[in-house]
Amino acid sequence: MDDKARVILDEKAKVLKALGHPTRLFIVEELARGERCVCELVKLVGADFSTVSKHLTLLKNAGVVQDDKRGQMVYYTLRVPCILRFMDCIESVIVSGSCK
Amino acid sequence: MDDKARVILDEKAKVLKALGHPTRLFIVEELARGERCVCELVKLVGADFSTVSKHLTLLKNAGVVQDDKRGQMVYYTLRVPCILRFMDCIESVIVSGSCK
DNA sequence: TACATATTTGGCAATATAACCAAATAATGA
DNA sequence: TCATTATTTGGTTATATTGCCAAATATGTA
Repeated sequence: MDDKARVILDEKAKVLKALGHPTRLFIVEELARGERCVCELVKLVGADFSTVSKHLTLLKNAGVVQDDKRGQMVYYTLRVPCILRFMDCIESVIVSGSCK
Repeated sequence: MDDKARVILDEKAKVLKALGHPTRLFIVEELARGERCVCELVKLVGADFSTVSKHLTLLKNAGVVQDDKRGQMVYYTLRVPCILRFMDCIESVIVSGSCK
């Protein structure tokens, strides 16, 4: 494997790893319904403000979400909606273990 | 969130987490080309036999691959090919940050 | 049986993650 | 300016992950 392929592999793994945590996956699925400020996500997740903020930073660094500060609030949106189409496949893994 | 939704969320995160490691992602992409025995994967990955074996066990527990022992060799196959279609999307995250 | 090969398992050390609290920063309104 | 709200950052601790080595297990062959 050459350097370039290695970098791409690492980047892809980074995205998947970012999605591979229940709280972060929950956030992504919630953002699929529209933009949310951090305070809304904190309420929904039920964890500390700092915890949610760090999860969002990680998702942002992986390229999954983007933020937009308006006033005192920071709104997050899903940057790559195609990720959601993946979820049907992932669910098929846990339900039947097979997919088309 | 109710109990059932929580379990599903955890399971989905588990699958994504399993894919979220460069070596395991490499293995998955290699298995996409056909079944491979552990020894072949060891050569390709370039890590210890035990290391590769543990990655495979983790992928199996997540439901991503399945194994088939024939003689002394254990052959692994991808259980959910739809995962591969996801990769285009993941690549679009790292390239442009957007996808259809 | 003895030996070689393929694989898994157990154990350990290094590193990475996750969650909380407290403090820092930034924007708003009195 | 001062206080309040929203968010991030730093620090700490507990837990989880990763990778290697050595040992155990299983199968095939002489």
